[in-house]
Amino acid sequence: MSSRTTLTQVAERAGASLASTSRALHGSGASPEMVERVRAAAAELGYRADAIGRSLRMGRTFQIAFAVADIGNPVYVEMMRAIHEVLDPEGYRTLVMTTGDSSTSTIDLVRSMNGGFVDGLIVSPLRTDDRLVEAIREAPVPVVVIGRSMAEAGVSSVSTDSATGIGAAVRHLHDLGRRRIGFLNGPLDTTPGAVRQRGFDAAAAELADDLGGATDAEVADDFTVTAGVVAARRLLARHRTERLDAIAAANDLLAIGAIRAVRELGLSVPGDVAVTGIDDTEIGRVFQPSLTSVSLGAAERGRAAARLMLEVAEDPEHPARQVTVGSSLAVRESTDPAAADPYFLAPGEAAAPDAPVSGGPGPAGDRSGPAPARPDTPASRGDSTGGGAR
Amino acid sequence: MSSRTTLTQVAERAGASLASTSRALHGSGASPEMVERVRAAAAELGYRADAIGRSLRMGRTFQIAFAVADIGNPVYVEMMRAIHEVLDPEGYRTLVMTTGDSSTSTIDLVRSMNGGFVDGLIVSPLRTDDRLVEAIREAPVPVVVIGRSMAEAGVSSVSTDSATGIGAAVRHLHDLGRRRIGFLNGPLDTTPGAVRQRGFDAAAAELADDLGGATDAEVADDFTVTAGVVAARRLLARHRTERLDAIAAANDLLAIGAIRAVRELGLSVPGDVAVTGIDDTEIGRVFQPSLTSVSLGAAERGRAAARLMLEVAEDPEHPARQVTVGSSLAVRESTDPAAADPYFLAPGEAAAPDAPVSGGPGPAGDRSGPAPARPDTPASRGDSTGGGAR
DNA sequence: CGACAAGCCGGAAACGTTTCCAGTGCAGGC
DNA sequence: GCCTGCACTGGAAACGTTTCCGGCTTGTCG
Repeated sequence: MSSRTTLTQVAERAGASLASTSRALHGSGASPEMVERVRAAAAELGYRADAIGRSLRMGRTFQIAFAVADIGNPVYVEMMRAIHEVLDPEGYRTLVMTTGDSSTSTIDLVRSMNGGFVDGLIVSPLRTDDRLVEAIREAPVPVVVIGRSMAEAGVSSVSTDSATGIGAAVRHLHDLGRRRIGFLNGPLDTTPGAVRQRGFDAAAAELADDLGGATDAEVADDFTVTAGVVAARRLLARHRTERLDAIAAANDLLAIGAIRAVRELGLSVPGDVAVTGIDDTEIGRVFQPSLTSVSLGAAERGRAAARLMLEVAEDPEHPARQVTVGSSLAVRESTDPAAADPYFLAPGEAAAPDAPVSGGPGPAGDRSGPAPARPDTPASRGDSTGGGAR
Repeated sequence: MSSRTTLTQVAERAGASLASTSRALHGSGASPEMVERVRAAAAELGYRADAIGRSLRMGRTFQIAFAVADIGNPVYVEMMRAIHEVLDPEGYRTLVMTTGDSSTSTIDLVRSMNGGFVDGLIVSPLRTDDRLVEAIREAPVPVVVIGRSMAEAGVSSVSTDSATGIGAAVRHLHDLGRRRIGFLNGPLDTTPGAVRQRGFDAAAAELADDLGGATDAEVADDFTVTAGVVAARRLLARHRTERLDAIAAANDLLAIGAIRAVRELGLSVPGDVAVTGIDDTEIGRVFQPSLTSVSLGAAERGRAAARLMLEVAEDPEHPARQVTVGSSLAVRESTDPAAADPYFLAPGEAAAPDAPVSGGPGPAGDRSGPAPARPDTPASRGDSTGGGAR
């Protein structure tokens, strides 16, 4: 709790000027001898540069904000981790902010950026309108948008082709012989909701001959499990006579809701009704039945966004870029009961795919052998074309 | 992207001095007329005070760090949300930091606090040793510890009685007639691991007559699902002749791993083996079977920690306090197949217990009725029995 | 009518850092 | 021997804000 040591004190102790001391510690152009002297003094006093003073002078805070509607969704947690992993080694701290799910509250957040406490903003807006685009365009700090191309606004962005992604899910269901496919979507006025609806419609049209128009969509109030249960009940109730044999959900959380609703009717997944999700989240992998899901590369999107951010944060003149991350389908038990679950393959070999944290101590010695076929994160490496199915 | 407007510019525009301008905007002692004039100028220029300049002058950053071993665990996400909800209205931003799971990396993090970019630190260390306690004690900013009383170090802390908590789980299993109860713990050198082991041992001793010593414990490498599966396999394998009829896990994630391992053997949950978890996380509530779990009041702990932090952040002289949050058992399907799941009660009445984010728009009108027995956060109220931990 | 207080304002200092600029000392080249 | 250039150093300014302090005006009370 003792008050912090300042550079001036180090300078005094080292018998050097403030300027030289600063140079010796962080800059260049100091004699080796001076560096040595100052280092010693600094160590002795336990000096650590004050982030605020430095920020004021340099005009940079080394903080990046990541703003998201609801951190409760595991997909955002995964993004956050990935962002942190890229930013941290570069000396940036990551701030998590909550936008709320309306467009106006997101606008407020973007505007608050001119508080200047942050060098950049990575935002994944749920709902986007012109006013938000405008606010982003004239934000006083660089912005990177996840989820929707911002080319026209001259802002860097990372997007996925979730429309095609859901197409893969529908084709997969079709390949399995399912013909009465329902779509469980989130609110249509959200960016993902709208895009995924288009994707489903396109896929349904493409397969219209086989499906005979037997497709139906239902919209949940929210991209959450509870909203999913409620909406899935409605969806299923509409097809009581000729039962649906598959539900494609716009989200892993909705998918889990759907599974629950299916089971309430005494039906089985995937026996009676096959279910697919989107996002390939941890919760879906762990659920029983494990969830067949379209990976939109959450971690990869996070990493890409963080890298784009570094580009513009380090060099304001750097032109905006648009990055697209591929999608891929991970087939699991919720559509194919026989799908081997890479998560829990061989007894004793369950190295967590996402290597939670630093290795650390603890009895991990038994992993020393030639770890066989570590279950790679489904869509992690060279599969961004989303082949995979079947 | 235009460069930001400064207070000096506002002052010029308003034809007032820098001092008066500052007072008019944020301080007191300015004439109403002056306030009006300055306000107008500020609005005209879209002025917003620079956080850095202010921080430097005031010696406060209005940022609080929340540090945690692994943000992948949903219980930490819940805490984070709760902390944010308390801090945000008070004008503080929340930074999420990752400690890694070793004690030394946590020490590094605590030491980094004298970078001065933050007014306080809320930390939930996984492993704690004397050096960490020492580092926390002499941190240059106030620290609040979640998970372990820090009374002796003169540091505020929030803890739960997880030892009793697990006792409740064991007694619950016993009440259900289960007699061969296994304990699936996380690493014993972690704080929760050690405490929960003691709790289980005590409960087992208490019921020893009935259980006839038929208790066994197994330790997972980690508090994760995958580690849980592996360890649960070992645990179950040890009791092949006389099968376990219940597993109490130290964690919801471990419990889910246990369920998976049980089912691998062709056994059912809870029919053959009942399973309980700890933390009462969203993932456990949503899982099928939904997970009977001991709530340690994650949200409440987060809120309490945030409030303690506000106390000391606003007044450095404020004495350290210890708060204890109660625990409670939520019985669900993983022990009692008939347990009504409040999460998905009546069709159309699925109000999520934790009201994810701001109400926002959307058709939520059907929630207007006398919301039926909203599953209140188990141990939310009478908690601040903050008298020192014995 | 004078003295005093209260209310308000502006100048200036301060927070801790980096960096520009001028100055010093020294070596080397002519 | 003198000048040029290099390597390094220290003084001072600057980043944007809040706040202390002294001074001015105005109002009130004696």
